[in-house]
Amino acid sequence: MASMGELERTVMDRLWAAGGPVSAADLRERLADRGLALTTVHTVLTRLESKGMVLKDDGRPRRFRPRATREEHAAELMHEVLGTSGDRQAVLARFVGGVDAEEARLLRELLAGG
Amino acid sequence: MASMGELERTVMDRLWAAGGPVSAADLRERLADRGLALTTVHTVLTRLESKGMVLKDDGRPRRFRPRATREEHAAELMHEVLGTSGDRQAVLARFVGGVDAEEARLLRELLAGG
DNA sequence: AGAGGTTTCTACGTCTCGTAGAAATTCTAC
DNA sequence: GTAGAATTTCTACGAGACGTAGAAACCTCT
Repeated sequence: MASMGELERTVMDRLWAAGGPVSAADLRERLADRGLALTTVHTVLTRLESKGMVLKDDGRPRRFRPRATREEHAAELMHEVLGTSGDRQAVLARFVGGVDAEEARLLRELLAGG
Repeated sequence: MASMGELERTVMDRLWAAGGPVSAADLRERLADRGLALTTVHTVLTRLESKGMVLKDDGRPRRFRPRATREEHAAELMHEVLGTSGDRQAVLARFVGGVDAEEARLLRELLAGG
């Protein structure tokens, strides 16, 4: 289920915020507040890559980007969670019981065309 | 977000399967396949307790039970995930895009009375 | 009070993660 | 094409989580 550490999560955030492929050096600047060494950024990117969270191209310097958008990723995670519990329908029932009115309306719309 | 190790997850599974409060010794038997020491079971239960996953009563011997049902827990997790991503509506859209026809029908029903 | 079960305390090995130096590799500017 | 700069990979270490459990303290029942 590919969990992430705190820095890893931050890096994903910045990658998502970047809106396009970025080099390690580039990303390092987007994390300037943390004053990290470039190799640290590299290590984290490499780990995220082996977790399947980021992809890197083969240009030089390499450019990294998230495998999925932030929203895709969240939705995938939600499906994973849904899958871990035997009774999917019961989980769905609880889940929709917890969405607010606005979101319920949105969901109805999204489900209408089927 | 209270992540769990592999044994911790297994223990939660057995607690959920138990359908009621169980003592550590009792639980140990439900995990007989792993041949764990009683203290090990205790340690895990204590850790799960501090993560807020299980509750223990004050009888003697103590009886442990999950704080939430498996389904409640999964639904809560889904809400947490939903919350981690700025654009909740976008996540919901992706999410419902991934449910199968049967589940979509169920969701429509669940949302109908609103 | 003693025996036996229960609960807490302490600990250790392994793994992940934050962090980064050292080494190897690849450019770039002469 | 070679030296210096930038990039990438390799290696490592400390902290914390987790699996695991012995030792010690604590109840409880006879």
